[in-house]
Amino acid sequence: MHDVLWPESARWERLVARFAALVEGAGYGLAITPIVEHVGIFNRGIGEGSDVVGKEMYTFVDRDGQVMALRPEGTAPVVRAYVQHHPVPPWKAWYVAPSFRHENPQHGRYRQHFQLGVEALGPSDADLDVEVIALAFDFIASLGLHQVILKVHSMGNEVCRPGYVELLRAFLAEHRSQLCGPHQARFEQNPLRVLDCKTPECEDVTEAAPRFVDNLCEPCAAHFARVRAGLDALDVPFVVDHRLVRGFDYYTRTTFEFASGAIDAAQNALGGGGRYNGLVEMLGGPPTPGIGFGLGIERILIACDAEGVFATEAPPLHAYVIDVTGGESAVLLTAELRRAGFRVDRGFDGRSMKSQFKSADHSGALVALVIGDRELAEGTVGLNPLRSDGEQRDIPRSDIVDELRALLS
RNA sequence: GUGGGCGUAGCUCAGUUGGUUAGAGCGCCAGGUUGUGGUCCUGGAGGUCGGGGGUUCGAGACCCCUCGCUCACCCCA
Repeated sequence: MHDVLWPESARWERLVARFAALVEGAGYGLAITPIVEHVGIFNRGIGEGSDVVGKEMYTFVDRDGQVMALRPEGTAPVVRAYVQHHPVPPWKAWYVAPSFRHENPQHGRYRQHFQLGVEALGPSDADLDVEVIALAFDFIASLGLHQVILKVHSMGNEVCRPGYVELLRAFLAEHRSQLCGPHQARFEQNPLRVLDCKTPECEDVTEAAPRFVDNLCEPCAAHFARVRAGLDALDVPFVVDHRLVRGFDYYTRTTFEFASGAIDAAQNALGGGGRYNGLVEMLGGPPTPGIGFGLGIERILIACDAEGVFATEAPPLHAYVIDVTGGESAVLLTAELRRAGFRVDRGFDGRSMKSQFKSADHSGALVALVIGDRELAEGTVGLNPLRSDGEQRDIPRSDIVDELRALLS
């Protein structure tokens, strides 16, 4: 858990605004779903055997005795909302929302983190996979990130996956003694997880293991081929990662992940996603294909820092009002300027001219507007350019808005 | 869930084998300049030394417990 304060928070606003503009331009609408859901929403789709469900969910019993969970990811709640409200497909939604995982924090991994994402329900068309992946890629690229690797894979469907899993299980059984310690004991429960293991022992074994892409059924193979062709056509660079096995059970066919090469840490995954053609049914809806992705805002910003792009910059104030005549004039002038659309702050507590000027300087404002006894008597305001060398000028009180507008244009 | 590291002023950190009233730099406030910031000088405010318990004549320091942060493992965003 961590706080995000000004001016870092201004960067978050820009990031989210950019994402919203991009995906809304592709037909996605904002979906706001509750932070808490019945725990079953997550158990059913993500999978009882996954780490997220097994040991990372923030669950609690509410006053009615129901087991609730703070959402650990963004897809399941949006799909639940689809099932509940049955909008007409194709239905495209995007979200920005906090997610929770009860694990020990470290750099780039938080118990509460924010995810940006989209979900598209209805079409099974591979072209939709291409659209979704390209949106995520374009967003990441628009931030200025270059050292990002897009990994794509296909995990087949209910037709071909069981056969492949058995093939892999048999292969791993033959090489059991060469696997890492933990996997020698439990590779049979979920052979796919061994592909994801980063120990040199397991990597040596899986390097020669049968590959999913060689064992896809005909429709899945055709789907994957079209996805790759589409990404090529859009100049979205990617690698096929035969070890890419994402942690949630609901994925079918296309899966993908973005990893930063600029982050020197284990937490280099910026986000990922995939197709989940069975999830809507699992949550009680009609058979409906779907695909989506989630991106971790904190991770993306860490990557931006690492690459020196998308820096924190807070929009400056236009003006800072200094009033040493009691404050009534500042109340009026500040309100008038704000109503005219300017970004304005002011000094309070009747502090000295000198100290209000210091505050004006520290506020970052472009100009100071000074009201002293003389200006008050003459009906003027002193306009002092804080960011350039010009002299302070007296402006008639009634001309201030026009003067500022001309100055800042 | 497992294993390290760290908690002293708003921030970054000193603080000797346990020994007067816990310090510095930066920041903040004020004055120098009775109407002017960004430079300079002077002064000032600000601390239950994360919390609780213990050892001791005496604890910021040593011991135990606890909370928080942090890094790594597992896994993930």
